[in-house]
Amino acid sequence: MSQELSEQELQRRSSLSKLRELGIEPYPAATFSVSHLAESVKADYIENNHVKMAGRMMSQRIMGKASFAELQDSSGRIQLYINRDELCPSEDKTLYNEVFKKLLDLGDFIGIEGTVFKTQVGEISVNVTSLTILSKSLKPLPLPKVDAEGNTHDAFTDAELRYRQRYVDLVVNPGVKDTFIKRSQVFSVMRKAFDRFGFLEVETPILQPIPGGATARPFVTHHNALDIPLYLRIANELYLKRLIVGGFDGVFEFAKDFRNEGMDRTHNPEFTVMELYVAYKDYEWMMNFTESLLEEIALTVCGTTDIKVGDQQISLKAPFKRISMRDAILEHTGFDIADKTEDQLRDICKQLNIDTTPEMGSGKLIDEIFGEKCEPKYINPTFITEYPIEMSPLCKRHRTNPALTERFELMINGKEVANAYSELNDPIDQRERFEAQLALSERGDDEAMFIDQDFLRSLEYGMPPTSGIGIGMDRLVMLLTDNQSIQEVLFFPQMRPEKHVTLSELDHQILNACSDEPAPLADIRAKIDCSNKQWDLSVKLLTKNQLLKVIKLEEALYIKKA
RNA sequence: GAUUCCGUAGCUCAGCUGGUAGAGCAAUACACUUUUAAUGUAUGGGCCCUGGGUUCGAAUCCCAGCGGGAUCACCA
Repeated sequence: MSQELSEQELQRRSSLSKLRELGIEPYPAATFSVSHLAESVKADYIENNHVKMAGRMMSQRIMGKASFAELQDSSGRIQLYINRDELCPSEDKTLYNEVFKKLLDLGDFIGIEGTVFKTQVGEISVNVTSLTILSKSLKPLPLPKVDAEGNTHDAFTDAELRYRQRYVDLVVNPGVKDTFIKRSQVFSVMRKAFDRFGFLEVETPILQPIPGGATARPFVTHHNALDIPLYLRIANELYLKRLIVGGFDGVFEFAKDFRNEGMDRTHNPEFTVMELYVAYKDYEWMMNFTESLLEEIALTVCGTTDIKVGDQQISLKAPFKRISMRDAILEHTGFDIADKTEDQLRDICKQLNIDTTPEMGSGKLIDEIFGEKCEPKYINPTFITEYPIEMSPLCKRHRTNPALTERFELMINGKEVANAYSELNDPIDQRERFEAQLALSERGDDEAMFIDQDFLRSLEYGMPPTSGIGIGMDRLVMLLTDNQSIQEVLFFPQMRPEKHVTLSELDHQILNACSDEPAPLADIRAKIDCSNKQWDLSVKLLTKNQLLKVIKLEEALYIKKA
């Protein structure tokens, strides 16, 4: 595969071969032992300390016989001072004059050795006595510059390019790295917390014969050997509960789930959920557990429970507010949804200007009212409790009111961050709930649940009272890193594939040999040195992409540019 | 899926009611031994997203397509 190279890329390739001519390997194999990172050198300043560092050269200021450059490693940047006569004490000044000044480009990986000092302006720098090229960069990085007031110029901001080439984004935009470091910290705080409680981290199938545990459109694939359809999981809930049946007291999984639905600022086709199930607990316990967990996460990751999200100031200090769904709707709409029939609820929706469809059951209608009128209002963390039974098919009936369930969702910044139940462990009730879902789906609700017979069988053997929770990790990270878009917290968000025709060297040769006037195909073929197979492949590709046209005139074939 | 905005140099962007392409940074060359958005002088660099149309003439106007952003709908 070859493509047109820009002038800058050609120059870098020529520097590459000049380095080799000087006997310098631009991609050396040997270990380069690093003694210090940029941040640590700056944080613990020791005059004249000898250091060995490695990273990308991100800027270069050449001033004759001395120069400054910036080295960027995984921790940050540090300034290098390169003095010709200190780098090259002997008569041979090639390393400075040729290699450093001419053949090094911004973005190249270099290793240096030198001593730490402060410049006249007070910047901690390394006086370089030894310079090694570790890897040459052949494409120029987009290089933002920061001025004295801290304004960034020419920042690499194009969202498409940033997501498609995250590796460049990470090199060039320091905030991006921080987001992902925090993401990793969130996971690690949670793991440590669960570990303290003795919960077991488990893995359950991603390929499932029945996509259960949630309501969503799944991705389907096919298993050849078994000749059956398999679904990428939309949730792992039913498998984790089987493990509780099996006798584990606490199990959790950081799970990638997959849903074949729309993509936008808050939805990616694959996303990460942490699900936790704890035996002998109820949803009240889970609320207490959740608020202290979130508080701990905020303190560790952000250093405070007061976080800024967009224009909002949010406090993640426990305890969080708790309100039942009925009271929430009463508070924000004035309507009491208790003991209302489906028709009465439909009427309330009408009065509130909420669109409804005939397929919606009462659970869905209440969900609409809440989602429309209440959900966006809960900026500070709030547990919404006591969901109607119709919208919670896996959740235990409320201990005092059988029309409700022992469920809560945690709302932060007007969005759902967690969803938890006292899990339904009555196998007969569970079967009935699945059947009710089936009835809904026959009514036209295409996201009602499938019935997982094996899961029901497991419940029939007996599952202890259990509380479970699912936390949307991507959205949690969005909150904690103040990002508005899920794409900003995923290294490689889903994108439409890049579509481009890449022409090989041979394709170009053939294309160049042809003109706008039809020429005998055999003549062109004779000019090109390649196998018949290669020729055939190239010409097919070129005609398919409408770059060439093959014409049949009387018995002979002619070829021309399209 | 709907609406809307955007696509010009490696990057960030100008380019008016159509007249053959501009800046800053980056690059190249030269000068310069503590600079820091280093500086000074000079130079090179463009399928103006793709394909049609209107026109003597299109980066510019029209249509279609591709890619992306935002909003809405569905969903977490």
